[in-house]
Amino acid sequence: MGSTIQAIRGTRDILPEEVGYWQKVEATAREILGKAAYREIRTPIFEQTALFERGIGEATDIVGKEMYSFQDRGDRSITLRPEGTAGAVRAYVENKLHALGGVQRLWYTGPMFRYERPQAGRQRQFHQIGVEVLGSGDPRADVEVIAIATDLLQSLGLQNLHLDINSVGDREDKQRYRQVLVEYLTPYKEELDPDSQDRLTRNPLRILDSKDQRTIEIAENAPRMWDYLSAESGRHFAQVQQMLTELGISYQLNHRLVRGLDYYTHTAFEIISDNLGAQATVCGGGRYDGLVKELGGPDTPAVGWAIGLERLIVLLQQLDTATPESNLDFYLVSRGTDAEANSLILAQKLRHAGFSVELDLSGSAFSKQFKRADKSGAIACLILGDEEAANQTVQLKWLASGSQQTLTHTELLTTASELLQNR
RNA sequence: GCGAGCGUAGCCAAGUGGUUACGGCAGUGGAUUGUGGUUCCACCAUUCGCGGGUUCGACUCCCGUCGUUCGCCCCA
Repeated sequence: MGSTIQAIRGTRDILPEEVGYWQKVEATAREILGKAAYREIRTPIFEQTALFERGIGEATDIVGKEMYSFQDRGDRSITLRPEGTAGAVRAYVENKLHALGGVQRLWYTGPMFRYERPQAGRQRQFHQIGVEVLGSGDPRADVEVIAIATDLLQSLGLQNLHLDINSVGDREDKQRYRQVLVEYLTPYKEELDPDSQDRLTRNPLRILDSKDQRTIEIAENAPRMWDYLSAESGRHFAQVQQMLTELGISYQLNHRLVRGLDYYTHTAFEIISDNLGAQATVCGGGRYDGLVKELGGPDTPAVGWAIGLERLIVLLQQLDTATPESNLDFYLVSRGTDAEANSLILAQKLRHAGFSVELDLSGSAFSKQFKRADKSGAIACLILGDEEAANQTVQLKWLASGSQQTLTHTELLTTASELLQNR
């Protein structure tokens, strides 16, 4: 219909049928993160545009062409957050969480917004769960966050995932390597794909993860980033690898892994699924030692990741793990003025006593109400009619066997849990 | 932002220029006015995403538009 209002392009409804998957992911994440002493933080969904420009980097595509920005009524430039790290770090600085001393372990979940063409595994409003460890430069922090991510994905039963890691070193290493790379690539300039030719001056590191076949061949033989790390950066990277191995977390080195956000330093990693389409990165993250200072806080090392929930849900649905079935105890059918009035009271009493009860509101023939009782998945059906209303009883019918018994309301309330157990 | 495919009911779908749009699932009502899961019957698109054009005639052909899917860019 042309006149009905539809959801905005790139947004979608998560209907009750699907929401069980989301709850499962959130519950699993809460448990795993809680055990590792991460604390939840909730930050606003929109921020000053300047936060993202400064935090993510003006040259990145996210800031350049993907932000949902607008002027508010006070003529301030506002942006719907395209990712979670900038807001979390802003909150860390603004609320002086660094003053608490030690390491702050934070996690968040919620919607993010990027103005992109929707496709498989990519929406304009999408959801992430993310973690940030602020205040530790120890390679153990890098490995801890990676281990938590793999734990989470594993607990959800996901398979065919692989972990790629790389190190982009510190700021100086990055600069040095950038020069080496440009020197290597310049002779091949004409053979690179048009996008990469463009990036040669703007953002040469990104050429490494081009999808163009010829560019890939050229990039494959490029000097390796990790051969140009300082002694200290190299040691950090080696320690990360060693600890991953000690933890039994398998990974592959990928010198072409370059993440799109400017703030990454040292470790960069992605967890990629073989069971998704072109947008196959389920989890991406790394170290960002310069960001807290960049956003006005003390010089604070940090590392984190974000998991894309839509992609995760697609994978969970592929596993065909049936969504949790109805856990309804009673389906209450009623017919007749007194009985219908009683039905509401009885339903309420049962719920207060801890049972789940669905009340049939249709007032239609008993046979129709029974059909719905059957479909509801309830364990038993409770029947209130004129007869029951007259003598304050209720019929209890077991839907699986069809057997039926008469009870007073009080009897039902006092023996229901026993009955349900012994059915 | 670029390229390609698709749009017939809540879902799956046949029809591919000739007049009242095949069918299935789901749903609703009834057979059965107090008893479900089976069965049977009936109902369920004045209309084929929307707008315009071609034609005596358009769901069917053309253009536009919106949505959607897949890919690119980029990323979770």
